[in-house]
Amino acid sequence: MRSFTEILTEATKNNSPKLAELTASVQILSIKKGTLLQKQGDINSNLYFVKKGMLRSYIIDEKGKEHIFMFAPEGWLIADGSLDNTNELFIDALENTEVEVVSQKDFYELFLPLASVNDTDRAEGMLRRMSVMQKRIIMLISASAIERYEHFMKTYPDVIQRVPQKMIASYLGITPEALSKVKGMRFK
Amino acid sequence: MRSFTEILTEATKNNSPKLAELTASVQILSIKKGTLLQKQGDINSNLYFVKKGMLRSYIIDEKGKEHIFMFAPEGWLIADGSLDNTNELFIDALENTEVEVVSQKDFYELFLPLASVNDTDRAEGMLRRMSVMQKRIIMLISASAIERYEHFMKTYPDVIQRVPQKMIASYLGITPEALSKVKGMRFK
DNA sequence: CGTCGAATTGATGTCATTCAACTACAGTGG
DNA sequence: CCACTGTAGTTGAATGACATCAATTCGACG
Repeated sequence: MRSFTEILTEATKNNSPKLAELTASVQILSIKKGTLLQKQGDINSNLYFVKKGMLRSYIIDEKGKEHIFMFAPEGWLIADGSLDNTNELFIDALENTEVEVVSQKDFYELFLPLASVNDTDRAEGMLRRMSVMQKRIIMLISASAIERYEHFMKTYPDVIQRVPQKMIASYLGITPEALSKVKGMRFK
Repeated sequence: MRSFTEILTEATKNNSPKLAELTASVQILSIKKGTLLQKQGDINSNLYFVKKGMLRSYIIDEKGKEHIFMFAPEGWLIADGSLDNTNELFIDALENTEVEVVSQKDFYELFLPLASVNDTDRAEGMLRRMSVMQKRIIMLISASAIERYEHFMKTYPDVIQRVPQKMIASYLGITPEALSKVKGMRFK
């Protein structure tokens, strides 16, 4: 996945007509661990490209419980995927994080139409996300807690090292206690 | 979502250079209920646009159990979203169905680059799919059986009428017996 | 060293699964 | 037209997986 600034660099070389607008649409932010970037119910929706650190998106249900939708370490793009323009998800920083931010609007109006963004590029990010989601859904409807955990370990060994276990549990759709227990089981 | 033939019609008006290739890449098929279109492990992956009838995609786990990944009634596009080119999913017909078929390859090489396909078009289908998947994942990690069922009823009232209840259960990630029971519960 | 959240462990409860029996009904062949 | 068969759906009893609640330990950090 290319960062927004990488795309900008290329647009500069190609002398894209909307260069000024493009450049202005990208913000670089340094975010302290714990900072909330957007909330459930917000109407402004942004795309965040993570250069360093890690973000996560999550919901909070009626009982006040957090459910993590995704982790976004370096090189990932994170955003709310809801179609109406009110956000379903909270997004916050799990570490001190550097991000490039572009609003949904600017992304679709300025970045997607760029000639220097070829069709594979355009599709690539979304396809990767869809593939990840497809696998996740399959795990959720067909696999037990321990199988989900083992699949997660294989797929995101790096993330495991960096986030507390209770967040992994939340991502897997089980309680922290349950995760602790099934992990213990494996060696009995 | 536009069908492939609608895009073709527009390409014809615009005198697209690759018109012959484009037209040749689309197959129209009539499929009898129960016919298997592609299997887990297959390397050829297609996109199916449903004009009439209904397709579904699903996996079969190690225990031989089916888990439905999605239903595709009229107007939906169905395909395997795995990134490597071996399919994760089976696709078959739940009703006698008419589809337009395009291979993944042709879709990316011929359809996506079309000038007449604007950027919104390009993104639209994928965005809608991602939104659906996001909601589905949130349901799976945060909601009980009955909540999932009620959400499904609200979201796909038409599908409920047309597919056996055990398939709804499979889509929701629960057993047919469990679904039958929670449905009964609601009126007690 | 003391504090606070993370992780573990145990006891108990709840919800969904499994397995089995039974009903309802659609499709098939006689 | 009826009997036979197979599949869907429901129901019940027993089991299993995960949740909940509470207590304790562990570890990071000021």
